[in-house]
Amino acid sequence: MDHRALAERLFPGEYPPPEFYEQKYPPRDLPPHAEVTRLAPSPTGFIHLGNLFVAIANERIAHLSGGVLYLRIEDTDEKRKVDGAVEAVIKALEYFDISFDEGAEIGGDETYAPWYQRQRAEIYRAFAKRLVAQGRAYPCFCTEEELSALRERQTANKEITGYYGKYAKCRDLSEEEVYAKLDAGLPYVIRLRSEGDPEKKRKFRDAVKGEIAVPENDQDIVILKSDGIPTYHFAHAIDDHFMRTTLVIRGEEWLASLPIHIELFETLGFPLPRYGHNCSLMKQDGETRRKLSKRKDPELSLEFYRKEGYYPRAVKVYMLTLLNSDFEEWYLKNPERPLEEFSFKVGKMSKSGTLFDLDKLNDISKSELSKLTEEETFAFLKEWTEEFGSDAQKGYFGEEEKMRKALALCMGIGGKKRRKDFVTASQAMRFIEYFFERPVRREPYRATAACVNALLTSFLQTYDPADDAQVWFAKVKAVAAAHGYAAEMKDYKADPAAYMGSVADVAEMLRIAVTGRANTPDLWTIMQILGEEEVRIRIGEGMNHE
RNA sequence: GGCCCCAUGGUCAAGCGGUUAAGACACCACCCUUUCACGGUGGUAUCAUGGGUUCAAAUCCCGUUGGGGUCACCA
Repeated sequence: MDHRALAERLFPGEYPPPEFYEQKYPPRDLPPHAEVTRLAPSPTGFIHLGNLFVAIANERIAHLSGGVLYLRIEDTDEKRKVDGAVEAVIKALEYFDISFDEGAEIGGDETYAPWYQRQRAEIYRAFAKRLVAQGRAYPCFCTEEELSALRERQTANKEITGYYGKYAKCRDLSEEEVYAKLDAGLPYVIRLRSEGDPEKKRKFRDAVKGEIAVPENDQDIVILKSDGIPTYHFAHAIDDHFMRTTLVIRGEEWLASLPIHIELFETLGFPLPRYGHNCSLMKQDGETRRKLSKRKDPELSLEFYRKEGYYPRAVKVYMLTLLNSDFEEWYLKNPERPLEEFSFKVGKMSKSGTLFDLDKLNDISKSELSKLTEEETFAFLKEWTEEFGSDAQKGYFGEEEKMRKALALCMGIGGKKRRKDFVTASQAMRFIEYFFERPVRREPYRATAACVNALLTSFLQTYDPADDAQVWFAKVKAVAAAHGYAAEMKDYKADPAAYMGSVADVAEMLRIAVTGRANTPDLWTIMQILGEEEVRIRIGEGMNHE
């Protein structure tokens, strides 16, 4: 077989030699230990937590080392392309404060452009041609039907599936056969002629897993599809080489294709980048755990966190605690320091699959929210409401003065102690509802209607909005005492049987009457914010509840 | 099923041959308190298993078991 002639037939015309590309995409001029990392999503428009997880690691590694993080779009699969997906990815990551130094739709140093794989077709073809000329790649005319029949046969025989060794029919086609099929205009793909032996294992140093055993590849994988577009594997080798990636941090699910990548880099004559395979995010599903799934788990979608109104930093902090085991301790000690100051280390990344724990995220979210200033809180909630809130909620911001007072109270802003009731913006907005709307439904009173009415009536008789908090509470105690409730908790605890209940129960009734809820922040302040008229109306409504 | 990866409480985990086996989340109890939240104090709970190596093993080695990933003209 004349490989050169075949290459010429398959890829007619002049293609630049490898040296051309080596010069066109020269090694990057960066400090000695700077890492070049990347994110290489396919433009499906769906960006998920796993992407963010890996993105944060890549971003930290690049920027902490004085290197570069770039965005490359793996748009080699036409079927998966969605309009606006790239912008969506950039926007979603921006929300979590991940910024790229260069890449698709971002620009930056144009030396390594373009960042869309479809625009790099010439490079892939140049190297595919070269591989064919070297006899390291060949055209394969097998149809999808033949391939799936082969797979079925292999499965039935309990053999390893795939296109390899004796099953690689087209690898040994005679020159006549090849040209006959070509002349007949049959569609074909270009496959790698693998020289590996999976019985041979080699030791490989993974940046996160440590030393691992990798078998050699023996699959004659497709490198160019029948439409002339490269497969992921081929594009990966060429792009990461010429974009001068130094460290590929990617999900663990890629570990299985590492043998292919190793063979590809080697036959192309490229040095291998370093790899770090990051554990996947798992979810408990009944008895077992599994990878978070797009279909079953809404919390996989980044959009979920925006819709719920998680404070972005909280998600990032949580990801960081999962990513680097010593982050949490550092953060506890340095709650005010910028996250960028934490010295993120690839070696500290976890080897085992991590169960995604919403409880933990929620806890972090509460405390992140509690660190915001009044302005930040207000701005965050307003922004969230404008995008995701109900019309009623949008209206709350029309009464800005009240809104600020309500927030100050409910979140403890300005007080000595911040409250940590809220996980998300949506929760916070729902909670402050009673400042703006009268309760339609009330939590049940824990007393008879007659009792409640009598107590509320007494309260109304003594209620004076001019009272300060102490006087106000003294009056509540007096009302309590007048109806057989203990005015002092100590008295009540000493002898519960002697009373109808305690002042706490009376306060609860008032609280339910005014807000509809049994649990709220300081009631006196709420009444001050609502104003006398509103308080009287609500208590009135609260009385005739049965 | 073949191959690869992984294995410390319910969860995330520290640990790197000698520790009373950290810490955080969750949970429970108590304290603070007019409710809730916050905060404080205390508590329950972990080295999957069997063999080695060693004076000494959560830590090193092998097997077993369990879990996960992957086996496309998808990435």
